[in-house]
Amino acid sequence: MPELPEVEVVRAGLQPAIVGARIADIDIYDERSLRRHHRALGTFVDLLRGSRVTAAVRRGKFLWFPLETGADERPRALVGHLGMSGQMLLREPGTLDERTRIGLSLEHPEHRDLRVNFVDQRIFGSLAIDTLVPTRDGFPSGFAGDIPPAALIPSQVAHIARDPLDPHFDEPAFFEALSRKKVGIKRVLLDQTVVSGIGNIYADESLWAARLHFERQAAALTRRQAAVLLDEVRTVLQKALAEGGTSFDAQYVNVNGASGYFSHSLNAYGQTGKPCARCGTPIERVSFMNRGSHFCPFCQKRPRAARKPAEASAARTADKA
DNA sequence: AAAAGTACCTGCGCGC
DNA sequence: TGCGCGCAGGTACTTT
Repeated sequence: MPELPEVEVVRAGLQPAIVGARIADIDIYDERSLRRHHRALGTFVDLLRGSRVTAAVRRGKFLWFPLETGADERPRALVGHLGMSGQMLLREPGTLDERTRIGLSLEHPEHRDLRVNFVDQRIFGSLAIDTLVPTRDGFPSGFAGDIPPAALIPSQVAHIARDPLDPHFDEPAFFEALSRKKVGIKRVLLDQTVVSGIGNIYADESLWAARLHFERQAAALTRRQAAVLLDEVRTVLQKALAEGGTSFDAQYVNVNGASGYFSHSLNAYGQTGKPCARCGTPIERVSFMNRGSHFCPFCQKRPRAARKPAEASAARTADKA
């Protein structure tokens, strides 16, 4: 369940079950899901077994669960990323789902015991134990529900920018970054070191809403256009979150295995050939960055500056004729 | 040093 | 029916 709204649905679903719980046991079914765990600290199982979880935090598409540690220990957390196909499923103890890569057995002092199954078809996701380091800006590290988390972030997440729904999202830095980038605006929206949480679906949806072609050079946007785009990004993320995220199939589900409803609200992503909701022109799909980009060729005109040289010169010839 | 390419994986649906 | 191909919501590392 990859982008910000889907990851937040998972975080919110896990929080009541996992915060305060002790991780009594760990089952590793596929070592590849620990790719991002660095063994220098110790083994994943040794570091995690017996630990108590103190919070459920998210920044962009990364999740982490700070662990209670002794005063003489470096603070650490269980870090998770869902990749393209990861799921965190809350189950009764002893339950094993198809393609479970890692299973966690939880004991909670107030609730009943539970099982968290990390399920991942493609294994681009991962779990790891990582040390927590101070945030660069000194503010709480991400979103953790009602209570802001400590100003500590897993070292492997430290380079990820705040997401646009974060109260400490640095807008001036975002506009500054846009003004320096000579690449297409969609590349910048997908660059998690500039702004986090946006993936292919919400990039296409935000650009459709802002009427911008994905190859518009980021630096060429006016400040006004950039501000409108950021506004549309926030609107689409919030709306998707309110609808429980986007699901096309059983692959993208919340902690109980249920789907979100935002796929009914999509205007561009996956709408190839369907009429644009604004003007009726059929939505087109083209390959960009080795993935699909969906857009309305009438509302989102490709700017001249972004045309390839051969194409631009052909267009000039055509203009003269 | 920004920008582009490549690697990491499994499984589904499609056309032949 | 079987088989190869393209496609899928992401990140990080390497190369240019």
